[in-house]
Amino acid sequence: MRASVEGNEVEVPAGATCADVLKAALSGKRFKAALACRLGGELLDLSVAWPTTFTGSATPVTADEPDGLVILRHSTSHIMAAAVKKLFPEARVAIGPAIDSGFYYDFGVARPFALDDLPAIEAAMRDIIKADLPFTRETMPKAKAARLFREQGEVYKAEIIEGLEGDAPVSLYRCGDFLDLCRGPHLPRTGMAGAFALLSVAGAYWRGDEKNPMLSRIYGTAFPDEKALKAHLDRLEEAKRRDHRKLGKELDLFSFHEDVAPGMSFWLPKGMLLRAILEDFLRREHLKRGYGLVQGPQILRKELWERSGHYDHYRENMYFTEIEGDVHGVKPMNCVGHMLMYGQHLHSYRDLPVRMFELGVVHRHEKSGVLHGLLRVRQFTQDDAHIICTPEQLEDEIIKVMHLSSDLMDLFGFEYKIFISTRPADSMGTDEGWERATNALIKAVEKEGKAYQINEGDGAFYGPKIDIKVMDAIGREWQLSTIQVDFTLPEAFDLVYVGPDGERHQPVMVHRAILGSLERFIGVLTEHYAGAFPTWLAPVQARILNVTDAQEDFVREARERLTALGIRVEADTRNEKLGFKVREAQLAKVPYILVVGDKEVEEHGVNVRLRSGDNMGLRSLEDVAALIRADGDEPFKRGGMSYSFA
RNA sequence: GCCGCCUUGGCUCAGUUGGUAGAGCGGCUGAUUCGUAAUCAGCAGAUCGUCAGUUCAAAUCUGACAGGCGGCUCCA
Repeated sequence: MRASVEGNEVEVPAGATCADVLKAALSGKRFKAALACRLGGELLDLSVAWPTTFTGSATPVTADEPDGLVILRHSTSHIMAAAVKKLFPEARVAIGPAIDSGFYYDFGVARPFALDDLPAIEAAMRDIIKADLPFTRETMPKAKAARLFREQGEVYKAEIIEGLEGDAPVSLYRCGDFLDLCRGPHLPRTGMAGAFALLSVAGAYWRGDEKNPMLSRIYGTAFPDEKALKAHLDRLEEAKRRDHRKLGKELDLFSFHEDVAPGMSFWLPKGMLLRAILEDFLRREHLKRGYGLVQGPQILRKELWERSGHYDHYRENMYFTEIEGDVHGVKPMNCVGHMLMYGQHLHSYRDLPVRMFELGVVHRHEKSGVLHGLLRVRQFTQDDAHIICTPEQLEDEIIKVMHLSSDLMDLFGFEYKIFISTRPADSMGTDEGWERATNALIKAVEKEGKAYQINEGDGAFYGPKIDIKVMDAIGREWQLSTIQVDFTLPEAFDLVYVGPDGERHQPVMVHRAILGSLERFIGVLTEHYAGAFPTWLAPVQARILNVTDAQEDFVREARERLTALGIRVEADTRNEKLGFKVREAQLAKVPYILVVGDKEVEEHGVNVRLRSGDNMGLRSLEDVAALIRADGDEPFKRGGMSYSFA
């Protein structure tokens, strides 16, 4: 029979395997690198028979491409499971997929794995790799496979098989003594595994449901070679170095006092200054875009939360307090306040859209185990806004919000992904309302030509949403922007506008936050910049250092002068050697280090050293101020926005 | 909330098989006045997360609780 690989036609005997075909068509070296075979969109094991029905041209899959890396990691995960079964025969295997950063495998065990168990498992894995065992594929009718696993006590595998749709036989992979249910494909032999490392252990619910038993998960990673593995481990180290919790402490940005206020941040002067600059910028940007600034109260009576639906759908996450026998709820969201403010007047269609912006402080009682520095807290400030508009204006308003979001993400240099979340099980409103709202979101995103993914059932209880997620230093995704359409709350609060026909109509509401919360945003931003904030955001833009006590008076004078010129500057006149003070300023990531010795005093200037280590020589105070101001304005020129220093 | 690990001076961490605590950095004091990533010396500072228990004796062992870290579920 004839087969084609990368355009090369070859003649192979009938019944040939994919390996036979690749071997006939490729150079020896290239064939040796092949982990699997790609036919159209399908990946096949090298050991399976070449499908005679395939008419296209196949390609080999190698470890240096994404599909190959997935196979490598998936097989490494199976090798780990084989090692675990060897060392802990009573362990029950669940699932073991490849993930973005490596792989994991979940096991049902009486005693969960600890970090101390990993070296022995790694050693057993090395033995299996050294033995160069083949991964052999076999298929079996579903019922037989389920029975087989059940007899072996592998309840999780049996449950997976029994839950599979259709009657197609299932594929099993054997590696030494270890037999596992798996769709494949796998490496031909364990000897082809690359460099790997087991990294951590964790608990994980069976099938991700907290009602199910907790399994013991081992995380690991694998790469084609030691060099790539080391690069990955180095990246993890670098991520630890830029962890915002560590940098926040080192740079004196914020603190936590876990014993008295778990999940709530304290903003120190430097962090608060950075935050105030951001807040100031946000307020101006919203005013420019037609938003009104508003602010509502922190606690509101329970009746209001019952009316909004929060009492039914969000009570678990709310804080309550009783005042003179009346139960009050601390606001977990700002929307109800905004709706009351809208209802203060009877609005004409000519007034719409009404856009209300609030840096709203909200409290949500998050479970203790989920708190994480500034990225997941119980009290946070949203850059929240509600847009109340006519149904006809909805799409245009969503697009405007998306523009604001992309302008801001670009300004900070964030990569992001868009998700659209649909109706959850626990929700309010009608199917029609949900469909209309969801379609409006999809239409707006498509009109903007942005790629998106659908998150089924992940919407808020009152409406569907667009979520925008950015990556942090370790590649974790964090949700920042959210744009939510709401047809239900305007109804619950009897919001109306008078149309051109003189009749009252119900408006549509958009909830949105762009940075999400200032806490999370500053956390992500700190890691993003590794603490070296751009000049416009840096709480301290310049630090003046004297060489000896003789220049102390001039340093004071220079600091006052630069402050008057609008520069955020501080002085370090401690009796320390210059090298020591430069080092400290450098570690504090101050963008401009201004050194003053006798020469500078004489010339009435400062010697300018940049954060990069470059030296710009002696400059006048006016020049330095102009330089720093221009540097601070730079990102806005690129982003087409503007923000001038106060 | 669930699983695992952790909790020692302001910070980072040592503390061997249980015999009531150490270092570096930081702070303070003094000396030094020294041009671009760490000057030297001295001093102060911890009832070892909290509460019980075992023991002649607990930072070290046991339990409960509170926090933290890595995940899971959840989420801006």
